[in-house]
Amino acid sequence: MAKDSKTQFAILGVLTFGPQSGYAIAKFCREVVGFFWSESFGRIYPQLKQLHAQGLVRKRDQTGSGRKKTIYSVTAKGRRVLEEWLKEPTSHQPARNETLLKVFFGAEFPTELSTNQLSALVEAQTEMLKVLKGIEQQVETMTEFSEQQRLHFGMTIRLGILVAQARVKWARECLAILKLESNNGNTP
Amino acid sequence: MAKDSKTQFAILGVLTFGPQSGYAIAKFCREVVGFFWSESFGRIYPQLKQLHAQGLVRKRDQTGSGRKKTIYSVTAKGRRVLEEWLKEPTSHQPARNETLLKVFFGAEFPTELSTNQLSALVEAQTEMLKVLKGIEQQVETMTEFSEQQRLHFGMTIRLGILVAQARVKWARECLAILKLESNNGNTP
DNA sequence: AATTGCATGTAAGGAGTTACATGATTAA
DNA sequence: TTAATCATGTAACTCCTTACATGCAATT
Repeated sequence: MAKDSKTQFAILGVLTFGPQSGYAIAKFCREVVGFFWSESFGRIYPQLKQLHAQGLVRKRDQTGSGRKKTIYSVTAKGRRVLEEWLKEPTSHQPARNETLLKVFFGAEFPTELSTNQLSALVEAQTEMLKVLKGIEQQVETMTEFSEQQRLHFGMTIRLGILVAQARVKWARECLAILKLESNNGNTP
Repeated sequence: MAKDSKTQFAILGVLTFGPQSGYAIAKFCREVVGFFWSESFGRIYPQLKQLHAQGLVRKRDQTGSGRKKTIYSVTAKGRRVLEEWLKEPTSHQPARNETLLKVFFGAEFPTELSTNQLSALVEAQTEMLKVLKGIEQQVETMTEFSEQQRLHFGMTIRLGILVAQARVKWARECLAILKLESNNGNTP
């Protein structure tokens, strides 16, 4: 079980930022690393159980005032396991890109189909860019994180920005090329 | 069945480039669109069966000289289904990025762990860049494809190049920042 | 009083990879 | 002759999302 899944490492990693409940781990994934990582409840809770059985996390029931919940923290063993993973080479297998597939097959159909997809991409990535730049500005003020954590968080945001910019640049280039094409080809 | 899977469209799309056997479809996926899409035998053969049952592809047994095989081609109905999909909006949900996760969690560990990951990324993406630029140069000579097909194929390669360049630029930026950090921080 | 958010889990099902199984043809 | 490639499929298994189920606490 869990031969290739990275969920265990995602959980251990989030817990190095501080003890958390399962619910808070999911929230952290969604709100902080959501633009490059996702984890669902359906994986987090069973995985926490397993991590506990392996001695990689510690459980503490919080029964005082407010809601009762189980707070997890990473053990020394858990930290070592996470560190081993951080040392491992990462496979850079390209992910499936649905837009590229559509643009590729667009060769056999009216140009409009491709330009619509490209325009939608420009719009979506421009919006994404706005969001990421907003976060980038706010990183310095996130005092819930340490200096190091802010630095590393900022770096991840930065890649998001550069890639989004590359996509926008690409889509505009393609739109320009396809516009030329249709002007030349459709009225002989 | 097949509620979210794009395999059916990938197959239909490849078949618009010409009639093919299931094996040849897999080969096409691997060799032509492999850097942004993947399909395995385990999905292609069952999906072809289903596409045939739906009347989206046509079967023709080739029993003449050479190996016997089944050649599939896309029907008019199949073309319409593919076109509908090309018109549909594409969700731009960011994929999981393992390197970013490692760099993010690297905040809690020796800087070396992050720099190793970043260096490996530079290396891998530089290599990828070399491959893609090679393909880009060859696109014009691929006479097995039409003018339009070469144009659209070239566009997909172009995004690969721009994104790989963005990643290399990013990783170098990060390496420079982390080098400064360790020079300032480790010897007070 | 009602809604939103916190909190924890399970179950079902889809998507996809990999391994297995089989065999023919072709090139080295 | 032996390895590689062509060719077709199935089975097992993992990963992951989504839906379901439940209930309390805080906010409006």
